[in-house]
Amino acid sequence: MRAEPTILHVDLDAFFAAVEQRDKPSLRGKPVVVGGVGGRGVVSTASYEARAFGVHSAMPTAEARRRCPNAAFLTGRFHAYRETSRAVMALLRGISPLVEPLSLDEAFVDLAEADLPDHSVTAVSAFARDLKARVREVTGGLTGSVGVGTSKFIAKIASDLDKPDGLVVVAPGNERDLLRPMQVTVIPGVGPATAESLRRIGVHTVAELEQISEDELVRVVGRSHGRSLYLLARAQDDRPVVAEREAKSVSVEDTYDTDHVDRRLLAALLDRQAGKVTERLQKARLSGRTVTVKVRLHDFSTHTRSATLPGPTDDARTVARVARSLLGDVDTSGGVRLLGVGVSGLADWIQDDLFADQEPDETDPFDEETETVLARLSHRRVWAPGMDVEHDVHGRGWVWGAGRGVVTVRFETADTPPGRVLSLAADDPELRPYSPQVSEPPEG
DNA sequence: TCTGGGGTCCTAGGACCC
DNA sequence: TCTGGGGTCCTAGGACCC
Repeated sequence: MRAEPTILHVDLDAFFAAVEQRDKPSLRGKPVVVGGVGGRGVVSTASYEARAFGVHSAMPTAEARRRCPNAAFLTGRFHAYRETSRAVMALLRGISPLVEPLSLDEAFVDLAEADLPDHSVTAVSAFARDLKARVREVTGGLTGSVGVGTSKFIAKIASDLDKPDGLVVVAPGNERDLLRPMQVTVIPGVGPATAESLRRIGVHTVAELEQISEDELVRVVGRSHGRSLYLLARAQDDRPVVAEREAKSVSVEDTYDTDHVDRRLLAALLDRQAGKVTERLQKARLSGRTVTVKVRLHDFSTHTRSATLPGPTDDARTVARVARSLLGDVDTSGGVRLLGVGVSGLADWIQDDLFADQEPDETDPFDEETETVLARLSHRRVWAPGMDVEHDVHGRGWVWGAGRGVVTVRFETADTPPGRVLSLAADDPELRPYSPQVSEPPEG
């Protein structure tokens, strides 16, 4: 917790719905609901006009239609949201180099790095008022709610106090008095399950939470969560604003209007998802070692199966093959409601450290004297034509590991001597046994 | 009223190594 | 021969957030 209110939180009001109302004047002043419009859709964002009818996010769209039949029901136009979000984030980064986006419509800004005369409540309030006006300008009329405080926790709570179009600066020293009468559910991280656990020990408000010892909280909600609740109840929060956070996983999932049983259909759907995931990996220049399949059955029970490859991949056929094999471990006979594919364990795709660690002082397998090395790895030499175009390797590699219908190959690369480790489907047509007569790498 | 899609973080158990 | 503790990696599930 800082001595001065230098952490600012911005939250754009009913963001998706507000963008729709901005772009379609006929929707202004009317209830708008953005979300899934299919039979199993849920509400993403409801405009304030729709909220007056009791519509809110995460509500099934069918229920929203019942409550507010006259609303406009729209599927999201994420391109427009992303573009508007970019404009806001750019504005924020002009204010301070330390901006931490939490989603398309929310961010923390570290005002300690901004150009302010001083950090008094008066100065910070004037600054925030000006910021809100600029948000309106760069978004073409959207409003945002702003909270400022001595920590992320307080700034976030503050932005929620006066929505929409709000502005609240919490003066240093007032944090605990502000929190005490509030329900514990205002604390980020306290959802339905934690709230129920706390209710069972007689805790409903932050004031009551303050009375519980750290040991007791750890016993009730677990080590990590318990400790952080103990601190947050006392408004103690030292988390810094972090500008750059690297992605840890990439995934795609779809809920179907009706449950699917046909295994060939499921396999085909999985293939398509593998294609989408790897396309996104490749665009981000990422690859990952762990493939996860997610299955939600007819009874809404959710199951995941994952497999970690010897090396990272960004290859659609490989991900598809592993995913299909993982799906085989789940009993889908009752019907599948949702299917998903994800890749995690993401790596920068040059794997020099991995190789250095696992083969400390081995003979270079590209030497003349490599027979034993290749035999120990097993295996068989391979040549993968085309890989050089795709992945910037020479196109010759050798087997590093195998399993689940996947072989992991280490390729020689032009720029980095240790080479790149890449996992490919065993039946990938690009992957052929090495034979000097027919498949010498096309080297110039 | 039957419950999205994109993520993050945590927990717990087992394998394996030192 | 018996016992062990710590660290790391992997897997499955769950809570939570927007």
